[in-house]
Amino acid sequence: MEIAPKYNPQDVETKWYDYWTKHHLFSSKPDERQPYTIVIPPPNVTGVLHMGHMLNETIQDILVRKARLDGKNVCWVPGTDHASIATEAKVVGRLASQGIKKADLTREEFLKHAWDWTHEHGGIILKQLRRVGASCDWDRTAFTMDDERSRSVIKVFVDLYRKGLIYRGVRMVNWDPKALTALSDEEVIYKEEHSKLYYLRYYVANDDYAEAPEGSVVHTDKDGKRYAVVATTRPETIMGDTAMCINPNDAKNAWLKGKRVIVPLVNREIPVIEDDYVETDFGTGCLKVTPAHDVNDYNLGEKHHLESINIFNDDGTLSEAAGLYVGRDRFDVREAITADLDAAGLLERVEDYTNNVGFSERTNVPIEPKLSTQWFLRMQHFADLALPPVMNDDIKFYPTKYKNTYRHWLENIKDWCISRQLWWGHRIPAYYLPDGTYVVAETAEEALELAKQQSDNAALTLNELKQDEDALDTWFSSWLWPISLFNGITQPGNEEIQYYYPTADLVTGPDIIFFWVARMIMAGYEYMKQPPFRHVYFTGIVRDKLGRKMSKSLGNSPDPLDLIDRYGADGVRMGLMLAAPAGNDILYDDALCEQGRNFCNKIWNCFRLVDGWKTGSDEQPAVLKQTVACFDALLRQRVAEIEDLFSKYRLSEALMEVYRLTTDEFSGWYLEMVKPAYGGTIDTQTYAATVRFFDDILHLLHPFMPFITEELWQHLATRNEGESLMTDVHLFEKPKTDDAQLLELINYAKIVTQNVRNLRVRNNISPKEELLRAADEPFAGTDTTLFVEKMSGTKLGHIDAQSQADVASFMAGTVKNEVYLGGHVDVEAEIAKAEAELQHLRGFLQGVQKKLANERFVQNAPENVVALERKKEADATTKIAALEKTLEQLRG
RNA sequence: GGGCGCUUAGCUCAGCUGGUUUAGAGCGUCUGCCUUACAAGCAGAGGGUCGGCGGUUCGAAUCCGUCAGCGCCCACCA
Repeated sequence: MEIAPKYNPQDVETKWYDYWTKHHLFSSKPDERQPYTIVIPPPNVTGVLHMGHMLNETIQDILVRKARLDGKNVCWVPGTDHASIATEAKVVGRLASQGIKKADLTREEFLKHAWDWTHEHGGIILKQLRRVGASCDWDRTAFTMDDERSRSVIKVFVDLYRKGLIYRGVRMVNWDPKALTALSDEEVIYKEEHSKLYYLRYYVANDDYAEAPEGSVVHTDKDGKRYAVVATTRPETIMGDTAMCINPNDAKNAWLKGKRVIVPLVNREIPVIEDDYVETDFGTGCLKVTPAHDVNDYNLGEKHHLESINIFNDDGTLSEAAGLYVGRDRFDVREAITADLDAAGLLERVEDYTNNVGFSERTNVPIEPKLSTQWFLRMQHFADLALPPVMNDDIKFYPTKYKNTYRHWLENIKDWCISRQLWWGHRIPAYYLPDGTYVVAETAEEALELAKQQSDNAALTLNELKQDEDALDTWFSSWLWPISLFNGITQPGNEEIQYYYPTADLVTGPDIIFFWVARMIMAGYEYMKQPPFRHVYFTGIVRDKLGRKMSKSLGNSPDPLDLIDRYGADGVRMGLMLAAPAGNDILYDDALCEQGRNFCNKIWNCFRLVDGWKTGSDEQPAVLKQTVACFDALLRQRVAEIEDLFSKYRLSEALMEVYRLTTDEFSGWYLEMVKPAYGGTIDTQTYAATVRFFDDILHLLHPFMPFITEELWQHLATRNEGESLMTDVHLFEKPKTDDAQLLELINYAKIVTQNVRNLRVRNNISPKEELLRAADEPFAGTDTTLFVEKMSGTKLGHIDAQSQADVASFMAGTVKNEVYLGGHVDVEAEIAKAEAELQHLRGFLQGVQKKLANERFVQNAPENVVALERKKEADATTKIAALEKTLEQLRG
């Protein structure tokens, strides 16, 4: 069969993906094998694949494929998230572009649009995952708003409500004026803003002009009227001021005690109150109190029984209650009111100021604190459940540094606002009675029964019950994901949940450690009494090669599918993995994919080489027997190392190890060693061994590069329809005690080879020319000598040199090797090189001897360390002696 | 303002509980090769006083302190 000289991914990727799905090789059912479960972090249902997904899914696929080859029953469950706010915002946007306002639609009409949108765009990302090679059990594809998941959410809500863990109440919440909904604290992102600090005049009302106490700082205008100065970043909120607050111990403002001041422009009188909360040294020590629009002011208001004036509409425009600027946006008003205050002589000054402003994670608009009635989940109970297992490593985090982050959050937990003023999501199962009370129930029918009891009104009808208009936070469904995917909420104890839960590994970004990871752990212990997963692998952020976050506006975010077209899925997978140690950000560069692509080509050509061999004799030459034995030992060694790295989730290092094994060791020397001469044949034993090695390497590579390895594996031997490398459970041999010797031999041969090659390059001698070499070979035996000879391209023998230009020498460990170069040797260069090495060795020896001369070292250091130093000393002495002799000879 | 982490070759990173021939890898760089598996390749070479200072120790890239720089998380000084 003709094989192309270059690997062409397009020819194989779709073919094998279809083959895997056609034969249901991704699907899983409980059986007697050990389960290995991963639930996908569900991407937004209407999202498209980006580099972050590509990285995340590749890692999961690697883990999953490795587990399959280890013989586990692998179940990787895919699905999507309804992404309440994000999706609703997109739908609202689309409707707007059609001239439709959400407010003009009924809930049912809007939801129909939302479902249309979901069906239109939903699942695109799951199709894209197939291009990456993701081996998900697609028959299990779920959606956070499908029937099963919805029932789970409602059931859990009702359960938690009945346990007293969910409550409804009036609280200051984070309001998103664009999405028009409350948000949880986690959905608010604080950013440093360069803003202004405005100093405003609050005149004293009905001033009696009593003498100010000692230390007071009194402001007086040109007419002699006295006023206080308040510093604020938000002048547009003064219409909501209901007090001014000073610190009771603040001497400079003591004259204001008991006074009333006039809100500038608004001309409304407010009391001056006193509270320790106010810092005396910030601004002027006078704080305007706006209970309706600031959390701290709200607390002050509660404490001092202040009135609360809500001057904003939900969309961030000024309300009728403001009295001024009604209907205008809060930020327009800030400018307008500043100008007006200034014009009225009420603006003292403006300073530049840097402060933190909270933004909505989804809509990126500044959050407005807002007092409203919302549903909350009491979190202390869950924090108590979720903290210990992570701290004591029942659930392991990779990297471990995130344990600290996790602990800190749980130790300062606040109640979770779970209601959203959105329609796209799970509707809160609370039903209001005509009398204003409510009941919580899984169904309307059940609610009616409860309502009848509660109101003592048996005549109550369904129509009289009004279901809560709000939906639940998206994460209130995601936190059940590892359980709800196996129907563990609706059918506790069913076969699947018992078999697949707890899942093995979770692969996700540290940005959702609170949103999702922590909450899944909470739900896991609440509903399953067990962790949702054993290990959490936190990926880094994919950045560009300059370290910048990938963003649409920078245009530095490549489309993964485009990369797959250019480099092949395996190439891109490798490129990403090469740079992705757990938890570290990865600096993406096309060069990485190129390396991946090139590596594919290398593997491909290894196969071309082996595939082209013709077998001959059954008799195996001694040198090849030795070579096979050596590579066998080496392979066992590498496999052990790779397994170890996998066990520590050091996937990039594991890949690098396989890469080097394949390129340097298998392709670079093993294949070169056993490769038959042009037109020659290979003995059947060596050929069989080579195929076996190739098969091993394909197994090692497969988790990382599924497509090319499947293609080659299928070619490597005759396979039956339905057979696949992916499911070819493969147990490698463990290292053997004799291996150490063989590895030493390889090492020696490598040093000799490298030195000989160096000599060839420096003296311009063809790699093909066999050179005569003299050495006291340290490994006894004809086979070993043949092995070293073959690898280095030398023949061991006696050198009968005529001149110094005939012989070059080098040290392989403590063994002196001489190579006959027949007059080629540049004596001066050899002398220079020998001298340099000698100098280095002498320095080294000096260091070692200094150490050994130190009595305290000899006394205190462990015996083996001292022995090692003595060996170093002896070896260095031997080498120095040999080099000195060489130099002597060279100098004639 | 608190907490956590990082700083090792030009770049990205290993280097685990201090001792393994005076620091390793991949990429990039330089030199030479179109050698019938692969130029998406082969061979060779160069490149680091392990961020600075101080300490513990017989011995420090590794442990401790401190300073500097970078990053992340948390936090209600308007």
